[in-house]
Amino acid sequence: MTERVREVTEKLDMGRRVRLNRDRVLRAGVSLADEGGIDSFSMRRLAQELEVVPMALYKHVSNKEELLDGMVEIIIAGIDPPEIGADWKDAVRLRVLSARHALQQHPWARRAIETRTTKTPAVLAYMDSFIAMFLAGGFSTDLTHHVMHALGGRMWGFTQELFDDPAMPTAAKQAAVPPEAQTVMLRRMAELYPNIATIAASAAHDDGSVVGHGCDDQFEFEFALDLLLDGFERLHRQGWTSRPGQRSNR
Amino acid sequence: MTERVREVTEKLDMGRRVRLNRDRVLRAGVSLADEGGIDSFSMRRLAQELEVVPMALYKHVSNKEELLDGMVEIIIAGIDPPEIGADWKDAVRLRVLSARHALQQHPWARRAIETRTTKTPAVLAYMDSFIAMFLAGGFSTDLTHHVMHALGGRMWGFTQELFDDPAMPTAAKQAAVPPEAQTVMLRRMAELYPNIATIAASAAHDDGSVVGHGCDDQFEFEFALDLLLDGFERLHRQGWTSRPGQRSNR
DNA sequence: ACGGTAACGTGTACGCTGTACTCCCGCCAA
DNA sequence: TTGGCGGGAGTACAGCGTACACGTTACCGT
Repeated sequence: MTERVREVTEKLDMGRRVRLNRDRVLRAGVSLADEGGIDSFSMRRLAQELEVVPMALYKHVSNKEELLDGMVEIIIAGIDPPEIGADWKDAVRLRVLSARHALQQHPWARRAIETRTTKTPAVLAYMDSFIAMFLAGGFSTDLTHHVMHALGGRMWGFTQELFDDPAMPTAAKQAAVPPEAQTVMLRRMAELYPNIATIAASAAHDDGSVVGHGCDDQFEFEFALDLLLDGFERLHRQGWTSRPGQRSNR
Repeated sequence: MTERVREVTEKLDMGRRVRLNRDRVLRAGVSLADEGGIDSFSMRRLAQELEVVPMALYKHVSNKEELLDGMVEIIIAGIDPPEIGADWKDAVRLRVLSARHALQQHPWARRAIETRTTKTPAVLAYMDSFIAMFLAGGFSTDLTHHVMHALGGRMWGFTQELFDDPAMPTAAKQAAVPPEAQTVMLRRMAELYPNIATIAASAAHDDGSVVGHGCDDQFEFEFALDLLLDGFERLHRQGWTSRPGQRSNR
């Protein structure tokens, strides 16, 4: 009897149940991660939050990895667009700080981004507009390339080996994809992210290979390191101090 | 019957079985992570590798977290000590590159270090000797402090919010630990890692609090960011290029 | 208004994870 | 020889991600 009543109630509930959709799933994911941290974030918990059975999520998201991708995309989409008309330095500075701010609202996002390997559209768009700021500032593609590496994680508030292969699939993946589909992909990438394409092309030209085969990590690392060390030296020589007086770097 | 035979064989095996110990567990952990990556690294797999039942590991390691701590310690211990008598810049440079090299041998170590929160002795020792290089180079404690933050992850090959609280437990932890034990801890820390203590003391003095209550993350972040941006600007102005010609930063 | 159909949600199950608890074997000191 | 005890074995549990098969719902063209 009680059984019966419950059954009927459920049916009614089902009638007025709000449909699930990708967006709802993603947003619920973000807020669940916000309050519980990334460690206790599980498909099952998220399902519970949405008052739905775990497997229902899989109709809107192909797996947990892809769910996290989507959640990260939401965060990145929340980063302010570049200031227009500003000096490159100010523009970059503001943008980085905006990114930092956005990520600080979602403590889990840092680790999530770090562990993510796939470059989602939002990430690519972000990088693309970032590159645009340097190019607009008159930077050569060459310098822009290395500068992007050096900035690396500062873009997000931390470092990672950013875009090892900005556009190109790995050799393994290449084997699995028909070549004409590949060139189509490349063309679309070039349309969507023209600046990334520019940099990639320039880098590829540099080392003589046709397809950018990744960057010289060691070089990029030392480039950034030396930049910092030189900066340290300069500050040291001029007796820099953090106390109220004038900050000489800026 | 077959049962019997197996049982006897097992007994014999047990007789000549090499005893487990913390070191063997840790080293086996490192090599298992080396070959299989960190994702497929599990207590059960490690136990299997050591031909031992999973729970046996827990006699030598209190949990997986602590096991990873130990594994990281091994890697860090493998970083070359600072060059003695060298210019600070060369010394730092070499050390950083040595760290990078050490971590590249163990691809899993990066993420492992990033996710680790506890500062183990090896980490503290590493940081301490790092600070020593700057101080020996004549850097003020103030500058050294900020420079360490700026170097941040480059020390390992990536960034993280390094030593938010270099020595001090958080307020929550403080509550759980008797005060006299705390001061003892502090004294031991000061003995073992004198340079860290110096920096911590200086930073604490700076903002007027008695116990260093963490650093101004925002300031540190902008400090490093501006250092990079200034560097970019300089390179840009002098028409830097990565091609064969002279590298002007170095 | 109705019936077909595709999208959506459910139930069940599997193999994996980390680890708590209990027990007992085999080694070492006395 | 014996007694103790420490380190490994066995069993168990809750939680994880997700494959697969099965109902149910919502919508659309007639």
